[in-house]
Amino acid sequence: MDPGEGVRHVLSTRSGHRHGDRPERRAGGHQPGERRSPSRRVDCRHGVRRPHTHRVHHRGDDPAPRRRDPYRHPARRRPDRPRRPCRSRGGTARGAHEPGGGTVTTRLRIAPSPTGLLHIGNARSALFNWLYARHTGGVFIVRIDDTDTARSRPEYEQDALDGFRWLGLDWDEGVGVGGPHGTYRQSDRLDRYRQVAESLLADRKAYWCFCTPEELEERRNQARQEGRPSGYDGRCRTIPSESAAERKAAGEPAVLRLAVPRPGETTFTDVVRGEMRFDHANVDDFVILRSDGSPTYHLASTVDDVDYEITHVARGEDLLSSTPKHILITRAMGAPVPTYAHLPLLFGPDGRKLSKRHGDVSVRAYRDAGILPEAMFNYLALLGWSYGEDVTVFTREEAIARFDLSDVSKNPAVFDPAKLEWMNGVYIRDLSADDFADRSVPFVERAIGRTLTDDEKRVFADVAPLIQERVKNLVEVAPMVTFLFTDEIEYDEKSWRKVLGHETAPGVLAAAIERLEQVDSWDHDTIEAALRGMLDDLEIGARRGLQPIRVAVTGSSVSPPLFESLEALGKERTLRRLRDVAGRLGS
RNA sequence: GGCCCCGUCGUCCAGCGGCCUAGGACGCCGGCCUUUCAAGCCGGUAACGCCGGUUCGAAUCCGGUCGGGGCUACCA
Repeated sequence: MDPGEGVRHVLSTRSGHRHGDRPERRAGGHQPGERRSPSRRVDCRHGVRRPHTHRVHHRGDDPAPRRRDPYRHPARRRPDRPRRPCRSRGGTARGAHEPGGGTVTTRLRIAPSPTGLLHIGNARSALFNWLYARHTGGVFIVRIDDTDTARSRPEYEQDALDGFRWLGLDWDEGVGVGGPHGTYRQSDRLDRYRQVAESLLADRKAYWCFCTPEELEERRNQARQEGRPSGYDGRCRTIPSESAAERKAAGEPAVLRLAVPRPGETTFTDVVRGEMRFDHANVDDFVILRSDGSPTYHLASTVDDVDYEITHVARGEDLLSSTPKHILITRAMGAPVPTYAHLPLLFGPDGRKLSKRHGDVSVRAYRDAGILPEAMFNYLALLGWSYGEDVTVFTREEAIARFDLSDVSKNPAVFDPAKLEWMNGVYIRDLSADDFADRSVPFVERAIGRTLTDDEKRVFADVAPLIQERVKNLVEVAPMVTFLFTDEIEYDEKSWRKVLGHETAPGVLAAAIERLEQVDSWDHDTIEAALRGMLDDLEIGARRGLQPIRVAVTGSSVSPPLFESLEALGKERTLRRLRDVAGRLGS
């Protein structure tokens, strides 16, 4: 049973809650009828800020001076644009329009590699791409980067798609939904990559390399020792193409490498990092086709970006130093270079790139742990971006309205599960009682190992509001209500010892049984009145007088409020448990 | 080793030369409330890495330094 499946349908039902700014809460909290616009609670002065100076694009000596400016995408050139009443900031990242007035649709993509469960870092990248696409009214595409045939698995592809859907990131083109570019799966496009590679070879922009791995490693070590760049040294570049072709035809193993122009450099403007400049002395002639004829990531990914007319590439900063390679391929194909935005990496608590060794780093794990998709969405949006001063909790729509790639932070962000949990609690408490109950049932059923009967579901729905304000995630629900759905109570050893072990416990239990037997109308008010009367008679405090009942009935000193719990349990079962425990204490 | 990126509370963000005795959120600590646990409310803790420079004035600009991270594969 997969609890995650049970909660998915509610994704689209949440249209607008709002909270997070305390003044409003104090002033009366939510006002359901009123849809507050983000601009009303966030200061508008940001809108008049000048653009970052480092965003200014000045054309360096790009290695392709003949063409006037064929590589920059029109979508990013807009120097000024109609101002919205309130925008977060200036910046050049947005731009669904070109100066002439024509409209260029932004096209962004996420390209998960199905070699493992969807990683939180990838989910965050997907989220940012999605936000920007939605903000600009553009197109969001999901493609599958499965050129690593050895590690790619269909179930991981499914997991990624499930994860995106769960987060509410819908896509307009791509795997599952189709579009004008085939299957959007790289393993289906091998011919296309080979074709590009061949034309690169024909244009002398790529060449065969016959160096063996051993030779490469030796020379790499050598270069490293001498303090030179350790990339490929270009040895095979001088092999005459005819003889290279002959050797290749004769069956000699070879990889195809891109002939990086030398000397030269590649410059580009990164939306989050500003002006970037890479001397080709540090960009080696990298492999684009493996010896088995398959494309490398650099080739396949870039060809896809070109073919799918991607206008903005927002991805992790770990790809920043590969960007010149991608630009080089793009230019070699004669295509316009997209706008790049390199997002800060997500770190684990140890300050290193978030990875499996940090524990749960898959979206799936958090989903199974009872994290709400809207909470994950909100939390992820905060990693490297902020809605605005003093606002932490916001809706999807509010995020879309405000998001801009140029506002993304440059600093790596530590993923903090504690804050996610807090935020999840906020969203849980904001759910309607029914919604909360519906989403929780699968988790309860998973915990007790069976489905709930309709009667039990009704009982659960009655107590659910009491649980709702006490949990930070949905897996915490089950332990608080299992006492309702089983008569084989497992008593918490510590609770038993501390509470029932106290000398006053037997007397309290006996008195409680006596009182409760008299209760005809089994509702929490009447129960409370009866037990309060008992407290008075015994001249005992609530702590000493009520806790024994709680432990006896629920098995733990931690439970939902007592009187409501007894009501939900029913008179018979309550008394049975009290008598049972009283008997055990007596013997 | 080489190249590149980054440096504000423990953590995530705000800050765009004077509004900063640096703001918010999580966490943590204390208090209130209270039938347990939560929630809620109130209060507190805690940061501009360092050194120079520019400037009347720098967290904000520049340089250096130190520190952290990424890349450096026929992985993506």
